Amino acid sequence: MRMSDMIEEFIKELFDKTDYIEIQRNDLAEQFNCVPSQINYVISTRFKPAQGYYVESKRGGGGHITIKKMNIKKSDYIMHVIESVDKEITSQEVDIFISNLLSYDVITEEQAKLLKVATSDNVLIVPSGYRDLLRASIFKNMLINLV
Amino acid sequence: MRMSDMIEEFIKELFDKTDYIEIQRNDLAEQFNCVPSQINYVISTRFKPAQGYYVESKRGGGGHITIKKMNIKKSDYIMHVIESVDKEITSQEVDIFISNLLSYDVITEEQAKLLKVATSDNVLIVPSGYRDLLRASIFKNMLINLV
DNA sequence: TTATTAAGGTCAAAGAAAGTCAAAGTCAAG
DNA sequence: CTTGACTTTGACTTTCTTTGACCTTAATAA
Repeated sequence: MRMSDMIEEFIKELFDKTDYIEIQRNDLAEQFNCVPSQINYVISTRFKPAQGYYVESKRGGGGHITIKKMNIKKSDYIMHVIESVDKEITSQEVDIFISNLLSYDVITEEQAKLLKVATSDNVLIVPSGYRDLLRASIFKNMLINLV
Repeated sequence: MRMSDMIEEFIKELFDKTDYIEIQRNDLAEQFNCVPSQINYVISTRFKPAQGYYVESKRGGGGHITIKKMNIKKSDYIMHVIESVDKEITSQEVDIFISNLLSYDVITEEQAKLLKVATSDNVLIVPSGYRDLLRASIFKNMLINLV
């Protein structure tokens, strides 16, 4: 399993009881035996504001990173996702949206599967120039149907 | 015996206990002493949706390929539909399939909606030459996931 | 107040997979 | 012996992750 995935998992577990956590970058990096900037990588790819997390940090002595998980109503959340999807979207970004929608219980496992399949690279057999555009179209339109 | 056949056999053996396997392209290639792209060849010729497999992958460090085997017993009807869909399919044809699937209670209303949206002309914004090909790909792959 | 130390941030390069595509090879059917 | 379908190969591309050097900000000790 990737280091990034383990760190992501670890952080998600911190959200078990609360929706507000505080971490120390260097400590966490040491704990996982990686460079501190790896933590930034994980946060920026897995805890993006657009995916329902709000991140703040403070430097200097006693500095820290706080991540807040936002709780929104399902339909709001879906609309929010639809709005934050640009004209184009990559497969990875869709995956992140889908796993967030799932973890907020906004969609079911099965719906997630359908969304994923219909937007996966292997399925979208068009010249790569069109793919992300197409994916955005399919993704948003399917989501609208779930509101 | 052909290399491709051996690799195919090997992969099929991995499905012995589970219906979900994960492989590393480079490792497998090394194991069989072939170029990595040979693995892609085997997968794309022997583990197609029409054969009841769903394939996903991730690149980059720790990347991998996962192949899911569909439980065919569960719904021969869906497989039948998948098999009868050609390389290309029009929107009207999809609609007919969907309403048949619905009337036989093979899929739910909601699944029908998602299928319909993901395969509709308005959503598939690609040059019309690709559209029916693409639609067939999306339709079949989504169906595989409902088996 | 200033210097020092203790955080966290940024960005680009290197690394690690997987994907693509087309050329070359094989082999059976006609 | 030619043709066409299927295979094998490898050069090149794309995507994602890891790492490290250098930068900025805040608290605190002098």
